[in-house]
Amino acid sequence: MTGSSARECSIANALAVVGERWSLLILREVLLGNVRFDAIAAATGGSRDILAARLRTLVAAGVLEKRPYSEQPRRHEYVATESGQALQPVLLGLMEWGDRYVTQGPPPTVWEHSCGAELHVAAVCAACGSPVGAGRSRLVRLGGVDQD
Amino acid sequence: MTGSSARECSIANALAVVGERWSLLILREVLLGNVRFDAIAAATGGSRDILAARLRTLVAAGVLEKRPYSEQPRRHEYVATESGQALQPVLLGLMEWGDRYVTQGPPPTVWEHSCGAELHVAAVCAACGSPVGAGRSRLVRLGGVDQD
DNA sequence: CTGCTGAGTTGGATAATCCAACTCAGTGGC
DNA sequence: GCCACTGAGTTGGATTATCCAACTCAGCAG
Repeated sequence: MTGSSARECSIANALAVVGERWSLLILREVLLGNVRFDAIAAATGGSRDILAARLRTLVAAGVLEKRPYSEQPRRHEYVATESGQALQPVLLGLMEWGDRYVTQGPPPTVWEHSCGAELHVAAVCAACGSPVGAGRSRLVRLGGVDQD
Repeated sequence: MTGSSARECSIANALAVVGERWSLLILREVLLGNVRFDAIAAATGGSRDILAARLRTLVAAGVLEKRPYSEQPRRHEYVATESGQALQPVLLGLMEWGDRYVTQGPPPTVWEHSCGAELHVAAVCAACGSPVGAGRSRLVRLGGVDQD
């Protein structure tokens, strides 16, 4: 948060919540159903101290919820709130991009959509349903920092 | 890259390239047309040394391209490659999520789609065009780390 | 000769991350 | 009762990364 004169922007705001290292990988695991601390630690490869810190901030930000699944012994699991579930398209978009431009070889993870096809996400305009992409949109209002 | 037993995954691979602080904000500015170093520094609010480092890694990763726009004096600009442009849906997804769950008040940045409507992105299945979301997809193959 | 712009570097302080080992509470085995 | 084990973290110390202001260097502009 260097924050004095930077552009006011929901991308930056979003990244302030989920943009730190491990946050999105934690969310990936939670959405995959890996909801216990040790499972998250094993699957992400992150060290336990920062994972604990991230889980705290994600819970505080309302992205995850910490739910006890047993008293005596006290045990909890982390589940995605509505806000956390709403990040699934972002994760799938990153996966799609990673599959295409980063990962060597075939995609390590493959999903099937309810329609039966192998899942690949596309970003479309919510109003008309046609693709969103370079040259298909125009800036109406831009937050902070005057621009050309 | 703690990397020994973590899940093999294109989300993690993608984040290894664009998941560090400032990377996606740099890309935001470049896609907005803010392609000069000083402009990026001003609009993101990041310090010049890490921005220089990030620009180097983004160029090395093929997300941005460093192009001279003048010799004598030597000046360059950064432009998004195809790979960089392919990240636009991810940025718009983050913006959408930030607008809804993080930013207080009205969205600071507003786009208009070529169809005339205010732009809101939706993630859909590329094959059938219907929404992607909770419960609408099934795991076919999962990289690394055995799971329930 | 001095100052300005663009595109970064450099140095030093501060903060975040990594890693292994440790804690603590409750169970299960013997 | 004693030992080991599981789940969910903490703690300490070393290593990196980030922040910030100030500096460089080249080519003009006055």
